[in-house]
Amino acid sequence: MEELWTSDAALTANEVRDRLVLTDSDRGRSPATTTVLTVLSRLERKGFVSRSRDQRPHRYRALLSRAEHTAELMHEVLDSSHDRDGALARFVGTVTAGEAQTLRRLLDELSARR
Amino acid sequence: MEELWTSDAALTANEVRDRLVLTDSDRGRSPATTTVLTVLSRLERKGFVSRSRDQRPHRYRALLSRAEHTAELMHEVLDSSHDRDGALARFVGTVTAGEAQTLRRLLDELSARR
DNA sequence: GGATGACTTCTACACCTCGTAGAAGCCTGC
DNA sequence: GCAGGCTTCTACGAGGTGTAGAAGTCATCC
Repeated sequence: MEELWTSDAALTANEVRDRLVLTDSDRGRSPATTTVLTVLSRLERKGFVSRSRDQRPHRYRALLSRAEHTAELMHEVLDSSHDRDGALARFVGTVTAGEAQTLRRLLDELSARR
Repeated sequence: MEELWTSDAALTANEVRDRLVLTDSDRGRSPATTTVLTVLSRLERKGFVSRSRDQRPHRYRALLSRAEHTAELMHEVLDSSHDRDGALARFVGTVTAGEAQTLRRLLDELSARR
């Protein structure tokens, strides 16, 4: 659904639809424009997307980048846990070596910044 | 739904129901036993729960602890990201100081173990 | 050896989200 | 003032979830 936002920013419904044609796995199919609009409206209601109503073909923009959204979701999951540290431990414990390294680097940058 | 597994392990449907009475936010209410059984069956179908059919009151046991389940979910979210490192970066960037410390410790333990 | 009661399965309903889109309404430029 | 593009309204089906009654199964006790 939100795969719409692999694209970058500020599109009209029709532009989104056109991109979907190229992206979709089953070639040749593209959803109706109204479908896209419905989805965009629902995303707006949920606060994932903003729209500028002043211009006539309304322009939609993702409020969070894909990565931010993912991070947000991870936090939500973690928050639902009641045992954050335990969950974090399990998480780190099942991370690949490469990711462990990435995490370490990120933590270093973080502490440097603070 | 799975809040059933705040409890520890290997319960019968009736035991689960009894615990729910005590845990639930709206006191006094308890679901019917059949409700619990339905939920447990569905959880079993989805592989979240195992059941021993040999004893007559079947006993149900969580396959993953709460923390493990959370970690699993976090990995799923991360896997859906297409930009794991970017998502990880955002995640770490929005973590509390305490959690950053926890993460660091966990990573140290991890590398010590490997 | 059949009745009894506990336990389980089957079936169902209501409600939600999501993907999809037709029908109808709105608005702006010609 | 209206044609055509854009948006909103409404709707349907599929799938998940919370809830539970009805019906089936099974061990046990008399």
